[in-house]
Amino acid sequence: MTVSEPIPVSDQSAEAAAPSDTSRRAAEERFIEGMGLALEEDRLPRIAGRLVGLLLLSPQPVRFDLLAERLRVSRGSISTNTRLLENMGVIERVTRPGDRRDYFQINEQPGLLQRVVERFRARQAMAAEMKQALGPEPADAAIVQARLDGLIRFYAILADSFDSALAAFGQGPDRAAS
Amino acid sequence: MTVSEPIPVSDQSAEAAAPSDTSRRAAEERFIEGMGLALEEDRLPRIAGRLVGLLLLSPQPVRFDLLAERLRVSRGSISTNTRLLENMGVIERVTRPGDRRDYFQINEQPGLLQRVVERFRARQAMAAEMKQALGPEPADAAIVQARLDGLIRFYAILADSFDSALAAFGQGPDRAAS
DNA sequence: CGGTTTGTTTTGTCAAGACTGAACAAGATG
DNA sequence: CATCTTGTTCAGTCTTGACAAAACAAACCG
Repeated sequence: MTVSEPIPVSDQSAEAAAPSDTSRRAAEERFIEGMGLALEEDRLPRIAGRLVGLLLLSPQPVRFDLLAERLRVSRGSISTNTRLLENMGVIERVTRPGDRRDYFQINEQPGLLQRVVERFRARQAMAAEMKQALGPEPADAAIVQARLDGLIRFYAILADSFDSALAAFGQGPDRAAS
Repeated sequence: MTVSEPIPVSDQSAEAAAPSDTSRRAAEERFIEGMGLALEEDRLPRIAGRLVGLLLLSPQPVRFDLLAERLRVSRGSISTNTRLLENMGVIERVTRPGDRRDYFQINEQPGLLQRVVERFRARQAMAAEMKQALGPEPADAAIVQARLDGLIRFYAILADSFDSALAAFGQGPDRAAS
């Protein structure tokens, strides 16, 4: 919950785009929809993805009701999904004294990624536990043991390279929220 | 579809494990179930994950009907999911002349990973396309442009580090299929 | 040929989750 | 206080996908 300038969104209503940037609007539509599908693959509701897409494209914080209007979605869904993303640290709720309404903006830091890394670490741990349970075993189980070692190593490498990707990213010209 | 020794699985029926390795059996159960949940996160049916788990722990190819029996699942599900994993290159169907039945083993190469990398590349492309559509824009859109740049760069780094993880893994002591 | 065995395909059921719309709560405001 | 406004929560609907069971196909066997 940050307090800042609530300057109205660059474009208010969903319709009536200037004829010149019609294709721009179409591209935005595609992008937003694409983010919806992309985040859906990460087990988040599609609307949450669309929210991220829309907010990524919005230079200024966007008002709650405009989100519902622009995405053509019920206020209930906006409420649920903004809170979800807020808790994940992906977006931020912005308010201003004297204005009762809520605004949202993407949070310029990778929040979704930690989830992924954690998942890999969990799998690594699972494989390690299994290896433990194997113990010193009959000859033909050697293959199994080698496989588990492989799994463990693989997830370790993966998680590490993810982490370093995150680090490398932090130093770059900019940060993004996904 | 490979032709090889179909040596019967180490342990045939699901019940009657030697009392000594009861906890070993429990650990296997946990591991198999864990793989079920893990692959489910990657948008694969849970049974597919359990199959991978079971086959990882099986030094020898496992017979089709034993899979159904061991996982307590219908033959139909086994059929569907083995084919799915087979097409993904995660497992391999093994047959032997003179034996009408099918056996399965995990394929010692990372097949699931390519999917992930492709997803990242796709998102990168999406962001790039959006950036394209933005074109040279009014002042306040600079932020948006920077964000998209960030996204693109981020997914690029991610996919690359995945690839290098795969590469590093390939040279290691062993390979695994997940 | 009839009858097995083995795997595939199809049909139907069930559960999970997303989303809507309506009811609701809590402030503002006349 | 009655009434907006704004956001949340809840109940119900709808869609999706997994799974089982049964029908099916094909190869084999007698």
